[in-house]
Amino acid sequence: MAVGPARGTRRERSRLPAAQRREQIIAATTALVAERGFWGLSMQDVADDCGLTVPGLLHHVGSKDGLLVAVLEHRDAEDVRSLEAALGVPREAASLRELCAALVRRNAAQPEIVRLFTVLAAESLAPDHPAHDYFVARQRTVLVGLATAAKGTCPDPDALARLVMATMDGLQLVWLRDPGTYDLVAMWEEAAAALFGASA
Amino acid sequence: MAVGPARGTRRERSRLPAAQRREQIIAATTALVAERGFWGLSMQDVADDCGLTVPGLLHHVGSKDGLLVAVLEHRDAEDVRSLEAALGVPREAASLRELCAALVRRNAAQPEIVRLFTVLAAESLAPDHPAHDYFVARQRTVLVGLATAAKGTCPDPDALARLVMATMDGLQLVWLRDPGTYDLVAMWEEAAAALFGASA
DNA sequence: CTCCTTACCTAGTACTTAGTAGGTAGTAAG
DNA sequence: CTTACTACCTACTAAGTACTAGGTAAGGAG
Repeated sequence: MAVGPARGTRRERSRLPAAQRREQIIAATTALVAERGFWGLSMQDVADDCGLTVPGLLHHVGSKDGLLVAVLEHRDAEDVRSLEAALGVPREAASLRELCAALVRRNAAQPEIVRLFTVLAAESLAPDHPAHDYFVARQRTVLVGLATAAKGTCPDPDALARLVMATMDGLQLVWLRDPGTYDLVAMWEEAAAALFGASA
Repeated sequence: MAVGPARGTRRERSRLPAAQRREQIIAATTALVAERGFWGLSMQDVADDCGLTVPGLLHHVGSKDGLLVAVLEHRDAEDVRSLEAALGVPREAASLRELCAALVRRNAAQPEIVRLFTVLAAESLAPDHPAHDYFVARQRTVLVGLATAAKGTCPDPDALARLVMATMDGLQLVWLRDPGTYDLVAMWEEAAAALFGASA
């Protein structure tokens, strides 16, 4: 889990270029937030995992909130990039069913990231959570995106979008709670059959 | 939000019988955990909301973990009681569809409790979370209960149970994120139509 | 009224938290 | 080699963390 040496181990600390250090910080933070949530996250733990001191860490991210922002921005950029690559077409051109299948496949391959979002999404329901606005906005844009993809293929695209989103998030919870037992992709296929009709 | 006077306000503190104080503590904790999660919960905040000092609070619950246990046990007892009352029959006798409808109606009426479970369910994905085992066990028993109710009415009761659970949890997230915009009961009815077939 | 249980307090421990001020040393450009 | 930059440090503050030891006083039982 640790990305660098622990605080105790007195290994000479390496000096990294800012971009590279930032990447390392984001990786460590992602893991820790997935484990503890943002309220349970400590700068000290992140710093330890990176082989830094806390002020050294603050030099890069400014504050604890800045740390969270960095992680979320990074994930967003990454997501758009990788999703378009997986689909092979700009995501507006894909059907809802293809879009979902691609999303689920990607998520199934990176449980840690999914957990980060699951934990943070729940925690940020509180209006004063630093990621609250981010997740409200995210939900809206995702729903719009899904509804757009559904348009024409069903009577009520908005309702279907909500259902699809809810089902995906819910299945991820079931899956993460008992990762050995369940298969996310298989569960989604069952769900898709119910949501989109049994037709291929 | 505060159930009692704040720490600053020097009002004479009332002495309550243990059972009553416990109830108050559980109510305050429920609200705070829903807001901050367990990692973000502080004994001081709970104590303040109850008009107690921290050691006064610890006298009743023993430790921070004890506090969480008290809340979860209380909720479980309450849930079973109220669900059987709402159904009018022991819950083994109800159909899956009725069971779900009753659950959703109840949840729609107490968003704060739903948020408590949503936040805690996500946070407790981490294996060392004090409520981890509780939520793993809970998921299993709920899935078994749902599958039992589904038995005979569909080809794969286990799969349907997972889908139903995922959809309910997911819809609650959508709902809680934007409570003014969405109607949980209406969304569930759309979902039920897709999951159980359009038949009444 | 007295005794005794118990709800709750004060005081203090040992530790962690985010964040600041100001300095040092590695590195790259000129 | 020198200058400028910057990644990162030590040392510190002020506050919050869960929790303990031991005492006080309220309320009911006798």
